[in-house]
Amino acid sequence: MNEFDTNIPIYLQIMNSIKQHIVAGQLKPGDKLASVREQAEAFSVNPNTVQRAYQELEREGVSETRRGTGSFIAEKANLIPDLAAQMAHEVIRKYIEGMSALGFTDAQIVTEVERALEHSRTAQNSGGTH
Amino acid sequence: MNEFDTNIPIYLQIMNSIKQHIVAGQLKPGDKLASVREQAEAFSVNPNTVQRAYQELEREGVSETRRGTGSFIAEKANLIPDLAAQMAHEVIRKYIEGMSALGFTDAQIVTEVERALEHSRTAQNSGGTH
Amino acid sequence: MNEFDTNIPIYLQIMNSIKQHIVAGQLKPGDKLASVREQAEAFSVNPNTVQRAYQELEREGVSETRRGTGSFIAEKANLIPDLAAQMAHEVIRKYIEGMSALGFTDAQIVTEVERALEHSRTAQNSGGTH
Amino acid sequence: MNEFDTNIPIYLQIMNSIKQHIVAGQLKPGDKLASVREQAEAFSVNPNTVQRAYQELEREGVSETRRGTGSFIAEKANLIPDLAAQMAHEVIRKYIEGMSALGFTDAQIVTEVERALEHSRTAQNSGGTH
DNA sequence: GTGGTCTAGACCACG
DNA sequence: GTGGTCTAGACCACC
Repeated sequence: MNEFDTNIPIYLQIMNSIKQHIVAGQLKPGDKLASVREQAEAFSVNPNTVQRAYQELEREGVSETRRGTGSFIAEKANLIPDLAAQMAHEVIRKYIEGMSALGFTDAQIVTEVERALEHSRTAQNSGGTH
Repeated sequence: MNEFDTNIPIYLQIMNSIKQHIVAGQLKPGDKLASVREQAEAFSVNPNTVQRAYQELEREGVSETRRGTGSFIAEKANLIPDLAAQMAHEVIRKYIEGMSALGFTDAQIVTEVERALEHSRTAQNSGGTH
Repeated sequence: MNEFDTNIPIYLQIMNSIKQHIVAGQLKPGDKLASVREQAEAFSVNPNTVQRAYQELEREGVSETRRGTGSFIAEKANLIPDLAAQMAHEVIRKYIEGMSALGFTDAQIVTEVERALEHSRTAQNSGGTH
Repeated sequence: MNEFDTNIPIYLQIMNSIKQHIVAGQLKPGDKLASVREQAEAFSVNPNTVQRAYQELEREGVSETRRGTGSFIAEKANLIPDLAAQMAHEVIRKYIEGMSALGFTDAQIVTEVERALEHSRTAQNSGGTH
């Protein structure tokens, strides 16, 4: 739950996590974000780090902050489809790039992901969430 | 060609690039790596950074440094399949994780990569690698 | 009408606004200040903030609070000329300081304000106060 | 030299100070800014505070930061006239607004600044910088 | 040495 | 309680 990729600024990972929640529909326009302190506790991270993340999100227009009240997902709902497309595109791009660099063919790039999904599905069925 | 992701240590990106070349068969056991200076020039990066990358690769047993002659891909050829599997696994894992977090279903995770590949293929046909 | 400069305590801006009204003669000794709630509503601000402003004004001897009846401009009329001089002096000082730091000469500091006044006058004639 | 206006974030005052230096021609495109640590020392302020200021300046396109090298005034010289106009306009606006609110007429707004300049000039002649 | 990130902990303005 | 700023001091990547 709380393992951050070393080598990547934590505040960026927090931003990303929140964006994912928005895209996945778990956070909707107008929703209140966890308070800086709560979020910091949840992530076992210093409040300043969360603050930085919220600050940047606001600058990107993803959230809005109201003094003494908290941070909220921006009401501009139309921003969300863009966000989704943009983030998905990035994830896919990195995947294809990574696999190509390793010498995989286009066909393999597809079959490998299928295989991996198959694996994890069977693994789940036989028990381990882990 | 020389755009490094800020927010991720450059030396790690260099290491990764070299590993990819090995896995893809563009660098074979015994092959000489570019000299620190050449590599630095090629990447428009400070020599110290390349130095660091080579150092870490050596520590991982991927390369060997021979005083006065340069760095070479380790002769332990059997290490390569492992490396390939390991890197591919990592790339795939990140992809699935990323897409799942964005709310994509398993089926979509496959079809989206197919679509993206289709796109880039048609783009290439009508345009250029570049 | 209700745009407060973030980065500057709102209660200070409220205090200043009231002082300006006094100096400009729109509020006279003995006049009743708007109730905390009214003022808060007018400024779209939390009552606590207005409360704080009134508190500080009282501490400065500008207003007096009579339990159950409200806040009133202090009767010490002689305080007003001082207040006026002091506030004007501050405003002028900041202006000269600001322009000097930007490299304007003394002559320009005068002519620029003249030009700006000229502009806003013509704008008003052709348009509206608003 | 080092008196910051309480009630205004220090990092904003630092940003402003640098912008003023640019506008006044004391800092030119390509010039290196003092290092974070030097600047912090000079202002008797924590390095993080200076860092924040530089960060924001970069975001505004005023400066550019090169890893491990320092921060530099952006090369886009054409940005400077805009900056100058914008900052001057702001200073003038505040002055006129402030004086108007105090009940001064347009004529007085001009004459008062003239009087103040006259004062400081004679003060200088007779000795006290102070 | 230079910037970038993070922590720990403090104080303030605001609701 | 909530966000915003600041300090002190640490570690890291990079030049």
